[in-house]
Amino acid sequence: MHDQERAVYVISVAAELAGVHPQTLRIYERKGLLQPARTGGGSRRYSQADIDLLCRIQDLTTEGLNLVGVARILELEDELARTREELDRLREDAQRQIEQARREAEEHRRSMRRDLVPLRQEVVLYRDHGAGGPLR
Amino acid sequence: MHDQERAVYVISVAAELAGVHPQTLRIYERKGLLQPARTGGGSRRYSQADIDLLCRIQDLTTEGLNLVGVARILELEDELARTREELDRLREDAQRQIEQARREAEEHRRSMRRDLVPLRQEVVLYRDHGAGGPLR
DNA sequence: TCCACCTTGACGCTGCGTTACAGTAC
DNA sequence: CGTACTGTAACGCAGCGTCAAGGTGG
Repeated sequence: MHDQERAVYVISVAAELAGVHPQTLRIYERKGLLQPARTGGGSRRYSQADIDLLCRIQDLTTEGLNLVGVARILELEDELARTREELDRLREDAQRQIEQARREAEEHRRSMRRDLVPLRQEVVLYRDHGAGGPLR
Repeated sequence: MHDQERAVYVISVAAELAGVHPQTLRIYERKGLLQPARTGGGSRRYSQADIDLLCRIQDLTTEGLNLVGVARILELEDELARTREELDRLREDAQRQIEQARREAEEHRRSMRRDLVPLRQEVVLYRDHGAGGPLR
């Protein structure tokens, strides 16, 4: 909700920035491809995000896509991006958790070595050296 | 490569099964939407998978999509499906690995308890001849 | 030989971008 | 009062489905 989202461009400027006819922008809006902000008087105001979306739509229509197809593509690409994002996040998470588990196991092993001594060695040690024999 | 992939339908039958004009199938092929098998003489032969794809294309065009859009949608849906599949696979994998690591840690802990004895308790035990309780 | 396939081309409908026009906010 | 917005309407081009014509495989 910063510059990217500030709706500052009137339709003529937005059209110029996107390289299309102003009426085309009204068509896109009617088709539900974008929803520019409106002033109190009813004039459209386009944000930079709207401009970016317009350029994306232009790319797709230039490739020969229908407006219906453009809408579907945009939806699908969003979903794919979200899925990829989750995939990456899960990859990180899994890696982190696995390493965490290994660290814990290693830590546990170390603490065992520090605090514990094998039972049979202990018995032999005391039997051979008698009282107060230092260990290791 | 079984019944689903056996190319058995000639174009008229395939068109009838998909509910479209035979010429429409030729257009779809020219657009690269499907590649039916060919006989030695050059006749098209459609498999059941081709028929299913044709029905899918019909659904999309009925919704108002362009043929270019249909092609893109099919690609994207494939990619999305593969990504979802990998996501699920990774989810399982991660869960399995985490549980494996935990099991190993638990197993290691158990083996420690079985083979080792705490050092301080051992010393006290010998000094006091086991009369006194264990110190803390 | 006949029928169904093949290809190419034409016609009609529709979607979309552009243009034009009347009305209104600034 | 003029400029730029708002809407609706019409025109033109292109995509796509259908049909027709001529040629070829089974």
